Amino acid sequence: MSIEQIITQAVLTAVKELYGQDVAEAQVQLGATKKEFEGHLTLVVFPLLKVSRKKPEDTAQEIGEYLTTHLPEVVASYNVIKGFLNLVVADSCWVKLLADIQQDEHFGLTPVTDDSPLVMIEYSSPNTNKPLHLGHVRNNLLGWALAQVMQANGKRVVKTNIVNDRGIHICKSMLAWLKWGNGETPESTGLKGDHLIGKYYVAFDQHFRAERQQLMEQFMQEGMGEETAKERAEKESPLMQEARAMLVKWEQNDPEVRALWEKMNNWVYAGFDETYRALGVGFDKIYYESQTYLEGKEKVEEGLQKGIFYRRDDGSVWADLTAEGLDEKLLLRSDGTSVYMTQDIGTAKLRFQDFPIDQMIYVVGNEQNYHFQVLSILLDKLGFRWGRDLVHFSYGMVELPNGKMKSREGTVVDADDLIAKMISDAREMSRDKVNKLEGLTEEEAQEIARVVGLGALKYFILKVDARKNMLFNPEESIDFNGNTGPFIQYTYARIRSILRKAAATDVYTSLATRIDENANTSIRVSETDLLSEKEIALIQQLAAFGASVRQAGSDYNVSVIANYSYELAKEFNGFYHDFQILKEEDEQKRCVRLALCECVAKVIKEAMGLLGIEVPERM
RNA sequence: GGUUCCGUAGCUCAGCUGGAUAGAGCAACAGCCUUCUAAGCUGUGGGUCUUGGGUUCGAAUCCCAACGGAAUCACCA
Repeated sequence: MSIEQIITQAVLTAVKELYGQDVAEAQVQLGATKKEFEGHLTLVVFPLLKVSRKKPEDTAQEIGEYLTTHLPEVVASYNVIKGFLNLVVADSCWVKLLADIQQDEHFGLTPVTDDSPLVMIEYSSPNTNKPLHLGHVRNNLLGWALAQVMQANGKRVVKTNIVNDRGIHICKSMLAWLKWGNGETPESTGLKGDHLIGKYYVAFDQHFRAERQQLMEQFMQEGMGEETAKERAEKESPLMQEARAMLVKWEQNDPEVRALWEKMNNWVYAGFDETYRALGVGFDKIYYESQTYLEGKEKVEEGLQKGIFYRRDDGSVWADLTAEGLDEKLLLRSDGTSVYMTQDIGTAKLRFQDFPIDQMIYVVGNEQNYHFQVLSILLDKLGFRWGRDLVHFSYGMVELPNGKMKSREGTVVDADDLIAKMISDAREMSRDKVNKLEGLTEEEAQEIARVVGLGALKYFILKVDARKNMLFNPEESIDFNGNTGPFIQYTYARIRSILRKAAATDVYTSLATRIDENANTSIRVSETDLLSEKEIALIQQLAAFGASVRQAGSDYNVSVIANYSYELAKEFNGFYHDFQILKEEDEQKRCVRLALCECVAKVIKEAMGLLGIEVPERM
């Protein structure tokens, strides 16, 4: 039982004995004491006044009295300020808690077993017509971190990716490449495959716009209004018609089109893989839309037969969701082809065939909130048991100082460029430091720069609440000081440095082995000068890790972990500044402080790992 | 217009399952390296928590309304 649990139970019995009434456990509000007050844990007595029928101060006084007499080994003393009962917890409790944390290899984590619920997390889900940008980076980092957090909460996790590999957008790139590509390949140009394809997607767009403009002007000269002229120009543009014809050929399995499609998609995949590897993300199972969209059609037909959907005169298939307060939703076009929703239904079907999914989480931008609201209802109607409770992990957009990223206006922040810049910035940064990387090879220094640069980028993105739109200013480089990834990594590297020295000088033994009261080297847990308030605060912060992991899991909020890590590192740095560790002459204090170091390092590494951020041994 | 989300310091963000005097970082200013890594530590200034009501012993937090911003409401994905 934790210290909080022990005290909570004691408060319950105290209330019963003092006031003769039972009170719900939720009424016992016990939290960490604010820094400016004396004590470690604070009981808010206001909720208990109804039972005590006394003034807040008196109630607090009585409960405080009760706790110190009945739990002397836990509650050493207390003070009352207004309706707040501040409790001072005995040092021995803290030392034991620290020893427990040190011994627990999976501290703060819930183990995963074969019976654990299976959660499938879909994230990334790119189109294969252009390279990944900052928006995808946010998606990938959130998806990966969420998967780690779920696993830390005792869930079996399957990470999945649905690749949007078919459709008019790929045909555009293919067509442009045929027309103006001169047979270019990633090898011949030295370009990453996804960048090469992106180049032709842009080329298509440029040519198409020029063509449309020309047609539009022509139509307007013929007396057509601007809107209709634009619409007609779009429809009649030869380029667009060619692209559509190509899509039809693709659907008809035209061997030439299919071969080109496969070749170019493979270039893109090779490029994506490189970016995924650089970001440190990956998948257990990848689905391709080209393989799932037909499944969706079947499922819709099935729903049609069951009377869940209906067919209009023109042949199109719809779901009527007006009873759910939504509109009617198209599921199959009048020509029988599938739409986005159909494909997601098909993908769901295949996934459920492949895995016994208990819960499905889709990491997709908030622009698709409506889509997932509808998808949830449709999957439920179609009988997927996890449909109703599917989670749309809806995250906000990354905005630039002057608005959204637009690929047409060339304002996208390319993922590969950004990663490279972060790493080179980190390398530059360490060059400015004196003797930091003394004795390391250039490769080792570069590896540290990679870890730190990516740490800065990942933390920058993950520390903000995923739901919110976030701002990225390309003019200002991402910080390495303050509330940043490198700050936390630095704290870790510092601790590791101490622990290396401790191991070398052999002054170090684990706390738990010394807590045995009978050993003659035992820690004098009963004495009061062993721990300072700062060290106790640090132990409390460490102990809170599990709660943060659980909160992050139940709220689907990974930023909780980032904020926790920062608080812990900050707390440690204060301690590090004020206290000597290796040079502490009192052997028992030194032992406790080394245990603190070890635990903080362990928890930082674990917490950062949940975010997908590595920690360096030196920096 | 309907629906959903957001509005906290000059800037970027925490805090939101109601609790004490609303916190960090950046930027600005002033200090701290003969001492375990100064990517650190300490201090100063900076707030009508968008506004107005309501619930409550107590509201940045919950409810209602207004204002401001974003997304979405396609036979696009």
